[in-house]
Amino acid sequence: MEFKEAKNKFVQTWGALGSQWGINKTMAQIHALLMVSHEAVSMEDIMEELQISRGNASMNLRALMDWGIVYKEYKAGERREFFTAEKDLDELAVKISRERSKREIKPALKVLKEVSAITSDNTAEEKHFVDQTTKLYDFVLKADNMLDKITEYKDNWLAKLVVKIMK
Amino acid sequence: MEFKEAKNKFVQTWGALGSQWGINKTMAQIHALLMVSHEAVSMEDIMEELQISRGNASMNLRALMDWGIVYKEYKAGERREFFTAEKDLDELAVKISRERSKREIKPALKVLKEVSAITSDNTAEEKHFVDQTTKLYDFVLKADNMLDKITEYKDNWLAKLVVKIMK
DNA sequence: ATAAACTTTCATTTTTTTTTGAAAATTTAA
DNA sequence: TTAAATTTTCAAAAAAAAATGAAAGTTTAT
Repeated sequence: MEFKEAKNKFVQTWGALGSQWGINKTMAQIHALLMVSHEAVSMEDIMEELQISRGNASMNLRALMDWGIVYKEYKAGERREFFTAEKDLDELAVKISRERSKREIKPALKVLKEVSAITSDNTAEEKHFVDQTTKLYDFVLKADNMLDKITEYKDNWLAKLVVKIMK
Repeated sequence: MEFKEAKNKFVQTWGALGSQWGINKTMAQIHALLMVSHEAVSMEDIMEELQISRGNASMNLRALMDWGIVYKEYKAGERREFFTAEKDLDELAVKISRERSKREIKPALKVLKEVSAITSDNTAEEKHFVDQTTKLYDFVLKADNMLDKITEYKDNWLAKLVVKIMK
């Protein structure tokens, strides 16, 4: 396999993986492209490589920057903007975890807390509901706290965690 | 908040959370519904509660069973089938991890291995590509192995892990 | 200030995903 | 068997999500 083919395969695969995890395909593809680019890439070049429109590129770059995993870069004497991806994988994982926690898990926790707090009339049905949603709340809270902890480790948390887990 | 309202809110929220993680909304809703039901539910009742068609219910129940997190149940003297969800949350997490690993992570790993194995002509560009995809392969492999380990713990892995992490 | 270079926005179109529902298949009871 | 009850399948329709592209907005150089 030659370089161009490999690069393309990587970008396509990363895009598909993104879709399966609720991230829009183009967004994941742009991210993939930037991750394997040794230098910052212009919007024009992204459009060209991925065959997408200006609007699409602009919107998804914005989203990636909102996630904190893509940065704008200015080159001296160049008017247009260039983009780079966070290339440190620990840092990338930390940022993705933090965002997903903030955007998705925390709001879900809030709802779980609310619904598990109903004053049940003690029918078997209602008791089971309260019991199950309470357990779910505790579980998700623990998982989310774990993410927070991992986030604090920051450098090389994954390797450290693996060592711990493997004993 | 009363029971019916709480139940509905939970089902809607679980559905929305599913979508954000690449799981079809109805599938997540059916799962939510079964999780908080104290006894097995018929397809008819699922259709009724979620206001969905027979085909939709049938297909998503099948998908949930393929994931191994919903079971069919037969009641004596009853012709139709009833469904229950895996209610143990550790078991649920383990099954979801295993499936996502098998369906999504393992194939992605295979591609990462392939593309990182190109014989580079040692341009800076190609060197960076090989370097980055190799790092990504190692990272994803480690993360995936961690999931495997967690899976082995099976009972109460999350609590144990939290204890470890918190030191 | 003007205008060229470039980016963002958003109504419209396109694509993708999900849902429907009716026909086919299956299962069970008589 | 036959037929009633139930489930599955899948082509077509609907809904949701993503992409386009041109106009509006910004920025920078002169």
